[in-house]
Amino acid sequence: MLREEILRAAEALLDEAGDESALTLRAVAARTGVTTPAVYRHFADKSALIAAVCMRVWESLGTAVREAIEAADDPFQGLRHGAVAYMRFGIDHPVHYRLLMMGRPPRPGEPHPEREAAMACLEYMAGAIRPCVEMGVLRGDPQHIALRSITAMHGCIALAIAHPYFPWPEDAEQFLDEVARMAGLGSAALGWLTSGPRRDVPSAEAYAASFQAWAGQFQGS
Amino acid sequence: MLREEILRAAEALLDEAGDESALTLRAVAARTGVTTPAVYRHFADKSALIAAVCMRVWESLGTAVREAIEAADDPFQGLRHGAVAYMRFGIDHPVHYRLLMMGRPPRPGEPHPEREAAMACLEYMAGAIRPCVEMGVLRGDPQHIALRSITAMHGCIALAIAHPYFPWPEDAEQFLDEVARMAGLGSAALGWLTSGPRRDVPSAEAYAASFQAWAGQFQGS
DNA sequence: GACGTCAAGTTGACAACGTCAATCTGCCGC
DNA sequence: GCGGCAGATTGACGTTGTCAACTTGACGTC
Repeated sequence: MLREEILRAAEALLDEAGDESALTLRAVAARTGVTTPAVYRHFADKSALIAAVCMRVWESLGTAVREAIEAADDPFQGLRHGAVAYMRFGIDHPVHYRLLMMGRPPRPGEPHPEREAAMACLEYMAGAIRPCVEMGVLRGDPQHIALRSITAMHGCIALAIAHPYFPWPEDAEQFLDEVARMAGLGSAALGWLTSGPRRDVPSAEAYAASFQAWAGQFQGS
Repeated sequence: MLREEILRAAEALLDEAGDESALTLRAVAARTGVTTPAVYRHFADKSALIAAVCMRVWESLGTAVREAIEAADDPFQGLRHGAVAYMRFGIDHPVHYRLLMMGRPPRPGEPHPEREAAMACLEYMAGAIRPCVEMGVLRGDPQHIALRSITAMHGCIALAIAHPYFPWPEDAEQFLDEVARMAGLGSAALGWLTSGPRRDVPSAEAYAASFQAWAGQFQGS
C-alpha cells in the first residue's frame, strides 16, 4: 500500500535528479503525499529505505544477467554475454548501481541487507564460470575466478560512473565486450600458466603446447 | 599556515574514524582550534577541502606507482608491479581511495579538481604500457589498453572496500598479483586476436602461430 | 605616532536534514 | 457503545553546511 508508494516515489526522485543527494526523507514523503515521520512506519530508517529501493532494481539485474547467460550457445559465450549484460545494466542504472555497489562499507556488526544481493551477483558469475572449468579451459575454483573476473566488470562500471570525463571509447558496447574478453582470456591464460591444462580433457590438452609456447614470454607476467 | 593545519586535522580525522562521515567542517575546525567559518577563509566549501585532502594523498600514490615501475627489470614486470603497487595503495588507504575515486560524479560544468589527478593516474599506466606495445606484445593504443586494464585494478580495490565480506582469498598480495596478470595476459591475448602479432617484431611473429592455435577455442570469447 | 586599509577570525543565525516523543484519527472486534 | 490499536501528524531536537555582519590585529603611509 503506502510502502509501495514510498518506494515508487524514492525511485522516481532518483531517476529524475540522477543524484542520490536528492533522495531525502522529506522529499520522498512530500512526493508520496504524507508527512516525513510517516515513512518511519514502513522503514526503520533512511538506509533501510535505500536498501529496499536497491533490492527491486537488483532483481531486474539478476534476471538480465541470467537471461543473457541462458541465451548463449556455449559456456564461453554465456560468460561473455553475462558479463556484458552485467556491465550494461550498471551503465544504464548508474545511480542505483552506485547505491548498491559503491556505498559506504558496512561497519562490522551493522546489518547489511545488500550483502546477500551482492553475494548472489557473485554466485551468478561463478555459475557461468563453472561449465568453463568443467570444459577444462578455465582452471581453479569457480568462485575464485568469478571474484577475480568481477573486478574488471565492476571496475569498468564504477570508473565510468565516477569518472565520466575519462577518454572512454565512443563505442561503449564494444568496450564492454573487450573488458569481458580481457577477463575471460586473462583468466584462462592465468589458469593455464599456473596449473597447466586439464589432463583428462583432450581438447584442453591439445592446446597446451601451443599455449605454453606463446605464453613463454609472459612467464614473469 | 592555518590552511596546512586544517588539512592535517582533516587527514587525522579521516584516519582515526576510518569513515568519511566523521569529516565535518565543525570537527575539523574544532580540532584545528578555530571556529567553523574560519575554514571558509582557506577553502571555498567542504568539497574543496576534501579535494585538497585527496590531492596530498594522491601524490604519494603517484610516486609509489612510479617507483614500482622504474624498479622493474623489463617493461612487463614494470606493468605488473606498477599495477600491484596501485592496488596495494588503495587497499592501504581505503578512505582516501574512496574519496578520490569513488566519490559522487561531477555534475557537468562543475569544477572537479580531482579530474587531473585521476587523468594522471591513467597516464601512469599508459606510460608503463607503451614499452610493451613497442615490444610487439600488446597491440593498440596504450591509453586505450590502460583504460581497459585499469578497470580490473580499480574494480579490485573498489570491490574490496565496499564489500569486505566477499570471500576474498587469504593471501591478498597474491590475489592482487593475479588481477594484474589477468589484465596483462588478457590484454595481450585480446590484442593478438584482434590485430595479430606485429609483423616487424620477430619475437612477436614467432609466437603468433602457437598463440593462434591456443586461442582458437576462444575465437568467440 | 595617528590613521586608513585589509586580511583573518568570530558571532549569530538560517535552512535542510535525520530522527523521535507525544498526540491525534479512524477503523475493527467485542 | 466502547476499548484497543495501527497509522498518520505535530512539534521539536541536534547536527550539518553555509553565509552576512561584526570584530580584531597587523601593516604601510603621512
